[in-house]
Amino acid sequence: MLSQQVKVENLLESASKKVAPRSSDLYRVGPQFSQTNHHQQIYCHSTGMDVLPSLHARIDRGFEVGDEGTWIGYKRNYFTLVASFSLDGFEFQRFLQNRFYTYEKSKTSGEHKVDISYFAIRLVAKCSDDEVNISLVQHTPKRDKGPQFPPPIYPAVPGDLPDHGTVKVSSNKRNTTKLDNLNKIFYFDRGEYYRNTNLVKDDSILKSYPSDMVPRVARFERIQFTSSIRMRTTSANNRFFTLHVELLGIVEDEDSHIQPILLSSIESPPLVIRGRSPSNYHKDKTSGYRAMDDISSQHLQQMGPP
DNA sequence: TGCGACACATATCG
DNA sequence: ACGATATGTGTCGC
Repeated sequence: MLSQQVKVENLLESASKKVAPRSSDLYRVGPQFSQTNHHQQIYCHSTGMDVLPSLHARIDRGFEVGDEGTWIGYKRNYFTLVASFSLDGFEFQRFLQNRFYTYEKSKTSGEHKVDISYFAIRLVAKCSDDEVNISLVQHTPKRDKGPQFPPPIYPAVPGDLPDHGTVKVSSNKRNTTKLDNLNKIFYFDRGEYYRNTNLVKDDSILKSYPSDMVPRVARFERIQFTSSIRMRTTSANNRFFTLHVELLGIVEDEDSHIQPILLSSIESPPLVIRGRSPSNYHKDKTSGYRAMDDISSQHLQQMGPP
């Protein structure tokens, strides 16, 4: 209708203007991640068969595609990423009834068999030149008024990635009814599971997870590259960064210290991070970096019935 | 030149 | 409907 038409036109106009800080338009699907790379094999405890994991991740905020198909983020702005994993042939119930092990590279001799206490998902960034790790930081909703953390490592059970719209509506919710519903999507409640199944003795991997609310999906929100990253090698040459999502097996070493083992990973294509230089702002970004049909479909979805 | 701190503005949440 | 909140970005000053 008319109001729709007006909104679409406003959006098109805004493509070359400042972006409002709470605009839901800031939620955009980012670049696709690679296929899963495998670093250490996983074995099923009961059968001894090896198990193939798959990682899934999506960027939901903070990156836009530039003129040459390069993906661009802003150093000063947040990005959001969700990640989950699955084990090939292990639907959820079967996963819950098993334990898994892998092999740890020992300092002295060869490899050592180790039990996986639980799986976990980690987000790391690298500079694509060298393989040097670049630190990421996470803010609370209070931003400057609150503390900064490294992004958490999420203990996780297998799960499906929620779609983009779900991640978008999940942001900044405090309403308990809404939170309860979102928690059902993002977490598995071990306590509830034990109550419902009347389980007394549990020899599965589930028992060794560190808490009752176990993420099905690792949700990284309010993430930024550390303020000290250098984004250019020379004044003309951008550096590229990549985001990596890692599946970890958390094991206990000889001294029963907890230790992560990298099992598999996926990575983003090269990303350009624009810094604070004024040349990166006020720019006329009209060269079609927003697809027209994308805009209209998003708004039809968002506005709903009269 | 780039960074920490603070400021302003504005859509969303409850 | 309206106050509080979250967050892109403008700016000052080192």
